[in-house]
Amino acid sequence: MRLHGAALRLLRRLRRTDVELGVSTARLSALSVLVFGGPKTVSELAAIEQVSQPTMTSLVQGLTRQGLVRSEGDPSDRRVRRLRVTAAGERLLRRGQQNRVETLVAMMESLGRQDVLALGRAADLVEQMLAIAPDAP
Amino acid sequence: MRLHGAALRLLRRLRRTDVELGVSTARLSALSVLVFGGPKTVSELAAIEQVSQPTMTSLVQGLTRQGLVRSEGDPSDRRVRRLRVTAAGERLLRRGQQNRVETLVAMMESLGRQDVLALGRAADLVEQMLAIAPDAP
DNA sequence: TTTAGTTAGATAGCCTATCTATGTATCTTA
DNA sequence: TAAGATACATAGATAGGCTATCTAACTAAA
Repeated sequence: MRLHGAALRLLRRLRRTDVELGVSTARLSALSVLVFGGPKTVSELAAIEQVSQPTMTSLVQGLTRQGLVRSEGDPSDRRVRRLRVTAAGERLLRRGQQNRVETLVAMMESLGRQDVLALGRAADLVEQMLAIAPDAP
Repeated sequence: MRLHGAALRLLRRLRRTDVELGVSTARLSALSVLVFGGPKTVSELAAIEQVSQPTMTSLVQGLTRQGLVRSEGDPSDRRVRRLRVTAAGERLLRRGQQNRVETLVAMMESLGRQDVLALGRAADLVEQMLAIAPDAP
């Protein structure tokens, strides 16, 4: 419950930061998957981000319009679109990270070192939880 | 960054649970503030939830349509509408909490006791951070 | 007391994120 | 080769957000 509310408010707060970059949170998150995980198909991205495929199609279209991502056909299977970050996309993500990191760091100044570590650990735990039980009750 | 992605995915996941209750995450969160904090005005709720006043007006209208909240005029200042949870609202929130707790508990079965405590602690830290620096850079 | 400013809430108009249902092209396989 | 499966796109709906702006009501100063 507290976890729920905390996540909700944290995202609302960070969204304000992302807006300044001209990229929404959801797009930024998808973009970062491409940067750190390499090229992916729409369906793969959707699975990783845990959204429906149409949702991911739309996010990717947005990123493509913004020139942050480019999609290329797969010669061996002409149904798939393989998505790759552009140079602009990588630049933006780096800036975005700085931006977000700055925001978080500013906020975290009220916390001790131990607490910051605890937050990092918590993030890992949540990811782990979701990876193991993506479709619990 | 990891914190960002983790919060995003956690919310997407929990949202699926809330849908079964017929109440969205944002409404549920506002409702819980009323249950645990007592009657509030629209503006107070907006400040607590860290959204704009029009956004909160719309959330409250939804809750009112659903019969979960009732608004009453303040005799000493006829501009304000004081919002109060109905019996149905309290019931629903109780069910909702069980629901959400069950989902989280199911997911947390993959984690150890220490880890669960760490998550609780992290939720507190995030709230604390946001309370202290609501408008950081 | 009238006028100016402030405050609470509601509306309008816009955008993004999601979903389900469905369509279309392209494999894959019996 | 015809049937089914797969990858993606499109349509249409709902919800949550925001800014700008309106009205009503309160407050204070001339």
